[in-house]
Amino acid sequence: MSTVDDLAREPALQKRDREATRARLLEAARLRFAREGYDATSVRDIAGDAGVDATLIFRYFGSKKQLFDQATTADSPADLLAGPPEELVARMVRTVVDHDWTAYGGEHPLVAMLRSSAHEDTRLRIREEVCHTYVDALRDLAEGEDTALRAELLSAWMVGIGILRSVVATPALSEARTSDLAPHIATVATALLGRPMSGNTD
Amino acid sequence: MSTVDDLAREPALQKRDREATRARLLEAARLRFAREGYDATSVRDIAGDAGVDATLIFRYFGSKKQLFDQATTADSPADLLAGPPEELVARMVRTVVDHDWTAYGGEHPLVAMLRSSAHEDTRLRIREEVCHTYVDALRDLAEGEDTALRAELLSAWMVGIGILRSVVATPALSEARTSDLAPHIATVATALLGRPMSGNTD
DNA sequence: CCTTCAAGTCATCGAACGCTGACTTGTGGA
DNA sequence: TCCACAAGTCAGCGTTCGATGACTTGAAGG
Repeated sequence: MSTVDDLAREPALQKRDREATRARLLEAARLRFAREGYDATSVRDIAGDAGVDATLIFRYFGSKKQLFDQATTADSPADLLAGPPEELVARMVRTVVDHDWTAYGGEHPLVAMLRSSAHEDTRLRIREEVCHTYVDALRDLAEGEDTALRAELLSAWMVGIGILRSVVATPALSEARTSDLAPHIATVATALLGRPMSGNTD
Repeated sequence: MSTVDDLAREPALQKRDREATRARLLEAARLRFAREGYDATSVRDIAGDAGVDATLIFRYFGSKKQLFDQATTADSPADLLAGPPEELVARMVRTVVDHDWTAYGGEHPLVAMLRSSAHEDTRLRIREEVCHTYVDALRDLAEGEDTALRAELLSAWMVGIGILRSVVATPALSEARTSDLAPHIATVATALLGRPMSGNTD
């Protein structure tokens, strides 16, 4: 029956805290939506995980759909453009392979959102994210002609890596870290972008 | 008001044909499940598309789940191993890019099934298919060490291409045909497998 | 024509869904 | 101490879901 620790933790335990409850709902929603998809997740599931009444979801977020939108709006990803250009692809692969995405059930948010891609809205948001965050940056880097296609082909590779690691869970890729992939990242990125690329991030 | 044509088509119009009705239900289910995923599809939707009563689904298939399993069990894919080994990757890409998958909503069945990957059963079946049909064949072809990882990386690329073409619908890849991709297929496959590979299929 | 039996329909079940409005409860300020 | 108000709960709405069993319909054989 310690006191200092409990007091220190009290903010987490304290009841009737609107913001804390809202945050717990968001966290539970993020995990459920990522693991099971939009349709297979019920508002009662989420509220149960958060330990509150399901009504609060509608009070705080308006509807299940709006909760989904807020829960799956990615927290600002570390700026991929910061750092040497020749390491861009390695940095991208790192966000898929090494980043801690436990809040999204262990998968990159984009991969998790694919599970809810039956809905057009979700597909639109995935497209925006893939094009703006990945394809555009890669196209700027590519040399020669056909840069759009080659940037998309490289983006496809990284999306595919995310899928095979988590959804499909093939044996070798599931276990791999960025360092294991480094030489292959270098050769594929170099081949597709038409300029020397590194497989390591520093 | 032709007669010969109508007579020729009569088998399609004829009523009270158990096998024909079963086939129509399977076809409608395939399309709905592929486009909208398992959870977003109701048995009433499927029966409506097929123009029959929803009860027949349970009579003919037992349950919604069993209908899903039968509808998404891929029709035997053309044998990928038939043909020159150096064209294997090009043949695989062809099944993703050029093959007519209108029965699955225009996507490769594996990509369509990802939309139902919230359920563990579906994930298991996707894994089986990816590993047995793609990874194994590619690993047998790879030279040197790390063959499993490199085979999976190449599989990831093709899965990613399927995703970006349909679900994400990025501009350049959506329009591309295998012939547009041929040079890139050749370089990436050659780099990852460690042996010369072709981007064309003949 | 009329019986027969499979093919197909209808009415409905219980459970779960998203969502609402009225209610209760805890807490901070007077 | 007590009040006011926000935080949280409760009962239940209308709908849709997968699934069932009793019913109707239509075509083939005698």
